[in-house]
Amino acid sequence: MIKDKLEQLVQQAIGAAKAEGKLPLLEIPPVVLEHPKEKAHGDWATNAALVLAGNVKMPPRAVAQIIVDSFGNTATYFDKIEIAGPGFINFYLSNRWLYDVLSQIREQGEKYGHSTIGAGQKVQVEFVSANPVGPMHIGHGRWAAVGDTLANVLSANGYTVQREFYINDYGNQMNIFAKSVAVRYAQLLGRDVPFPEEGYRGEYIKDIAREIIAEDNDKYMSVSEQDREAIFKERAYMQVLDHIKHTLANMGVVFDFWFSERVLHELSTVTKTIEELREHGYVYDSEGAVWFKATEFGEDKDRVLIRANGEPTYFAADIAYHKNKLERGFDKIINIWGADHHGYIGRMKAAVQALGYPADRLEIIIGQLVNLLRGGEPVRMSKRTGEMVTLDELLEEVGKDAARFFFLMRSTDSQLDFDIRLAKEQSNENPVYYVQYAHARISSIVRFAEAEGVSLHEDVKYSLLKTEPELDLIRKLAEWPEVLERAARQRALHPLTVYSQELAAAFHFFYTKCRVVGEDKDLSTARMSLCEATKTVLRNALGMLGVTAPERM
RNA sequence: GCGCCCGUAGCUCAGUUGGAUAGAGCAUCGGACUUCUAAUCCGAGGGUCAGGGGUUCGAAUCCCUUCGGGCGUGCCA
Repeated sequence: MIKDKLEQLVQQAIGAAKAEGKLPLLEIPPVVLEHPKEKAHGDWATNAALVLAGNVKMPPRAVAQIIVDSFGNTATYFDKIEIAGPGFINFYLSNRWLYDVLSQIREQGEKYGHSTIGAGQKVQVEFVSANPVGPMHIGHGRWAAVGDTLANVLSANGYTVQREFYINDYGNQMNIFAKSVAVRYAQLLGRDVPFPEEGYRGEYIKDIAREIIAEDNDKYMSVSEQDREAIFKERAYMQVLDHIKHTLANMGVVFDFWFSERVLHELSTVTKTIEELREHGYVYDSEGAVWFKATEFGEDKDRVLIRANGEPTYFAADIAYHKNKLERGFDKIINIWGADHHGYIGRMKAAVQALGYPADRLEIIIGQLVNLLRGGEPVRMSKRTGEMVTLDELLEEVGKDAARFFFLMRSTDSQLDFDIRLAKEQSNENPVYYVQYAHARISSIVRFAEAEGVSLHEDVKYSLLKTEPELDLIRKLAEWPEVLERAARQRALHPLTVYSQELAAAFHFFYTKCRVVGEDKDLSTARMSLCEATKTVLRNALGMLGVTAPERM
């Protein structure tokens, strides 16, 4: 990457100046390179001189001059190097450097932009992890998009990634779920049974009950209520889980592993984990319950692991689950949780430490909630009445591409306004189409060019690309590896959507200024290669997001 | 009360972890198709970066504080 090379060069220049005694430094601080906001300030800039100035007690611009003088022969890389403002050093890349980017893209294809910063490291991303008691909601859609794309990004950066879904198929929620189905079943068969206060009221519960009736009629009215609920629990569970998998598949998300919470209980893993923690002195009994000493790790309260009624808490099972994950040898386990779980982070990290692992082995990404809008108006949803827009309905209405792009457009730290009307609008208001359109447009040019006999032979004369729209587009293409690597480092995905829009914009601008297929064969070929490169990178970027890159629109 | 997230253009949001004159999209207004896709492009207006203090060569960014919004603060998950 250009950036690494530049950092190295600046580092060397400072080192040389130091060796010659021009800069009285003990050590060389890390050099920071950045893209100046102003185009007039060059392709890259460093504030190294400003940082060093205080150290060596010299004016920043003088320090900058010394660094620049130590650069040696630079003509092959730069058009010029300037000192500007308070002491910035601005680098103006030579076009040759930019043309190299085009050949790299051509050589590397879909691997262009990939890095090896994660090579040799195993990472697990756990996300969605919904209760299998009903259809997924919009929030799940956000975590699905975020988790899946994060996994894409990490693997593009060399990590070995596993996607995991933790199925919360144990405990009270499941019992209520089973009871809800059983009551609906009885009601549909004409029995006058009251619906439980805390039951799930969604229409889908009735659908499940109807299906059972369609298959087995009133067969289960003859068994005890307890047995009936037990039977329905399994049946409804399987159906809902299937449904969840189906919905996720519609979003383009496929998990490597589905981990059942039940299994932890069935194999006594939960109790064993608690005993292990007890041996290490992190567990005690009080008020009839079993407690975890979260306060040992800076938490404000200790937490219950086993209730006075003998039932383990969700937290206890989650510790056992995390122990299992940690023992599977991941260098990092990443959980994606909704904002409503953020209060849970501290105790989970405490548990990780109690299990003997460093707290940062576990990383938790908190995603803020999604506000659903339609034409600017909030969509009413009520958990109590079961009235809500499901993820299925959303996907049905706006499609996978728009859904994923919208879910990924904002920082996970920010709440997301999802406007259904905007997402399905096929107009300039919709950023998804804007990016996809750039790709379709290029495809169309390529088809036309081929029909006109323009072909991409080996020796493309890149140097014919020298106008601003062309060079700006190449500069944008050159940014992709930086964007992709930073996304992995920061675990932040929205810069990818921002980038895809910027790249599309750079292309559209180029398109209106530069005729691709024309009289001059060499120029046509050179521009064609630029189009192909752009197409490749657009596809790479959209691919990370899980959005399709259409050939036609 | 305490903890986490957020507060930047009329609206929705970026802002590369402290850099140069704070940027996009939408909306508004004005322009551009006989030539490869106008789902596009160009131009214009629009700002007390919620308020106040501090740290330093330099702050939207870091610290303190006030205000406003969301979430959490269970022997729920």
